[in-house]
Amino acid sequence: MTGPALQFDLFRQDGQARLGRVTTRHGAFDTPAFMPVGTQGTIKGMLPDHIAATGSQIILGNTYHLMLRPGEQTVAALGDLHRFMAWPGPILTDSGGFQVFSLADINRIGDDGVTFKSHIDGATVHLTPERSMAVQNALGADIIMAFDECPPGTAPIEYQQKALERTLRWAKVSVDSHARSNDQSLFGIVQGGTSEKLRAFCAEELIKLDLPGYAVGGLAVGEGFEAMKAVLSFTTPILPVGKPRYLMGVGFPRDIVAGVARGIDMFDCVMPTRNGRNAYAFTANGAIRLRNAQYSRDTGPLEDGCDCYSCRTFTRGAIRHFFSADEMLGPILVSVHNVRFYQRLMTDIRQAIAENQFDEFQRTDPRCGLGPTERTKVVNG
RNA sequence: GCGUACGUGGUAGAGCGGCAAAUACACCAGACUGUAAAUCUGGCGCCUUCGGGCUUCGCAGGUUCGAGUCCUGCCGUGCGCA
Repeated sequence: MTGPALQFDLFRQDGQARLGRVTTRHGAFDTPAFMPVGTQGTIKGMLPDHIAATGSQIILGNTYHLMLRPGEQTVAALGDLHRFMAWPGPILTDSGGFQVFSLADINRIGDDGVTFKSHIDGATVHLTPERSMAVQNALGADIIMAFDECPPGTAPIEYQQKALERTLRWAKVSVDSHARSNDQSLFGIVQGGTSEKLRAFCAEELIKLDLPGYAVGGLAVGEGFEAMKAVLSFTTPILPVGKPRYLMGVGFPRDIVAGVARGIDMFDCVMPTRNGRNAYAFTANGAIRLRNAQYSRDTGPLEDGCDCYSCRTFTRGAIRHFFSADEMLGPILVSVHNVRFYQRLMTDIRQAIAENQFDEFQRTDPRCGLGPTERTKVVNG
């Protein structure tokens, strides 16, 4: 056990890539794992059955959003977040720390916490590590995150250092105010921008807290792909081998593969669901944008060979029509496909590691190159 | 037949004489990385070396430095009266 409520079994390693399994009070998930994001207590557009059918084993919820609405006490009164989301498997809640960064225009960051204006009703909200822990304890997710600050990748190093100092202070407060360590596992978050020195310092300080798992935060926030890989290359080797490592908020298939290659075990990203809602379908040959006129009479599935419900059932042309007509089935079907696409990628990554073929996989699988500007390859003109 | 109102870009619909012409929709394309996103951005007469150039508001004339906007006639449509 890496903690009272978490077990991490590391089965094998292929280079830096790791094959393992994390077991929580609500079940286990295989690593490397991809976790779909359900910010407001729902993975937008997907029924729990859909989510399970994609092969997802653990999902996310968000402290900031659920705290504001419906309020963590309401979720607790309805059972807990598992019951609320109708998801009996493992759940991870983010601490609200990311909102410190992404809602930066409406907040004030102090040493004890952050002051927001609620995006719902404008009320002033004070979020501190204590409050984040209280909310996450009430929600009852299996893995909870320390309250951190996630500055933009372009922030100057002086600011990165300040943010990191706050993050470390808040991590200690988080540990001290975590009231359910027997059934919820608190992960720390390594910050420090692109500075090796700051990252190493942050990681070492967090390791002293002997947490059940560690996350790398503050990546994929504008620093660039090469910088992200560099940060991972010097950060993950510092982290304890026997504990799961989580790269927060990442990312494109390309980014996930690069993370696995550098020893990351867990990923989450809104991309498959958000892009799915916006008519962007992932395929091994690149993205297809279903609103494009070229698909209006396309009789094929979203992706050839995909086993998801959408691909087994609907043509591209029909799905394009659903988007044109503003029918909800469009976003639903592409979200289902995209999450399945991500989970197939994870399954294949795990298999490659199991067979000691991860290098080969990285070199030859076209999905490993799918990043921000990938386009559909035009076949036959 | 007489009277009257009206004819604007794919559609609907603005437009005190100085506009390639509001706005919306439609259409075309793009973005999206711990979700204030089923959202947002750009394009949408033609051409362009992206500076600009050219042609437009039913048709034909006219007034004016200048007309989608004013005048005359014609064509078409709605309404009223016969």
